[in-house]
Amino acid sequence: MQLTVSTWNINSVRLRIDQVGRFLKERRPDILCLQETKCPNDKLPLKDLQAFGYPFVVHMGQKGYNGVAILSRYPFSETSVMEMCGRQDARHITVTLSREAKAAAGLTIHNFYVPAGGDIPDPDLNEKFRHKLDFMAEMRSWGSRAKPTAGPAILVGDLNVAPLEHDVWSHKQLLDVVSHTPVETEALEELRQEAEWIDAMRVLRPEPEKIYSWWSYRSPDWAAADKGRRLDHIWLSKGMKDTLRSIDVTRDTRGWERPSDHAPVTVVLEL
DNA sequence: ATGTCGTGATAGTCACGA
Repeated sequence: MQLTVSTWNINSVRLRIDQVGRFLKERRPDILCLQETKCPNDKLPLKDLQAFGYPFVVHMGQKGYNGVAILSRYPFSETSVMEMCGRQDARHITVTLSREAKAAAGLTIHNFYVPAGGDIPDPDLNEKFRHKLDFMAEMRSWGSRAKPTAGPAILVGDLNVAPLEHDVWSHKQLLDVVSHTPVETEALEELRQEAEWIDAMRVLRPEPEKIYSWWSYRSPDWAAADKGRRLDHIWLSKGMKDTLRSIDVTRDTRGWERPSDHAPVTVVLEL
């Protein structure tokens, strides 16, 4: 069977519920992971999401900020959340697919929203940057301790780091910009390698191809300027490498009316 | 290159986070 998994920082699921529906209709993933839902659990437009063809929905949300959700055509046997950095701030949720998912049974999907980190890339001057580094350190120790890649697993999300030189429009100009500083890119690469996660995008589309999933709202002509960053990622456990068939960024959504500043990333696996 | 968004607390704008 083929399994299609998408990840999208939606920047308010209520404001853009119609865009979620349009994307699901056009791309038809089996599973969609959302970040920045920006709503409490009881305000999630659950009926709409289910009506799009996704009866199984889990959400860890809160008022105003953050929030992660997973929509699925297949049921879950388990779901849980981690309180990263001792905070209940809705930045992680995970599911394991049940036996009804057939060849995908037992597959675990982790959905993360890593802190953006503020503007100043110095943990002594900027508490938000410190939080971001602490968060990645905790992801690394989790990878070492919990062995999340021991079985079939996918880690997706807005990791808020563009790790490689060609994950940004200008490597030199962004070396001092939060999301591409060496301390961040090294931390992300180390935590990825700690659990031997595979960066699915770069397996099929290696450097030096430029690949982005985010374009700032502040760029007036985002498409022409194309000053993007690859902040959204799909990682596979090492045992799943041979299942990888395709991966893409749905850049079109960024051109929709009142868009999210992130575009969805979608992987197709043959299980 | 300090620009553009979304939410929430408020009552027309402003703070905050991104």
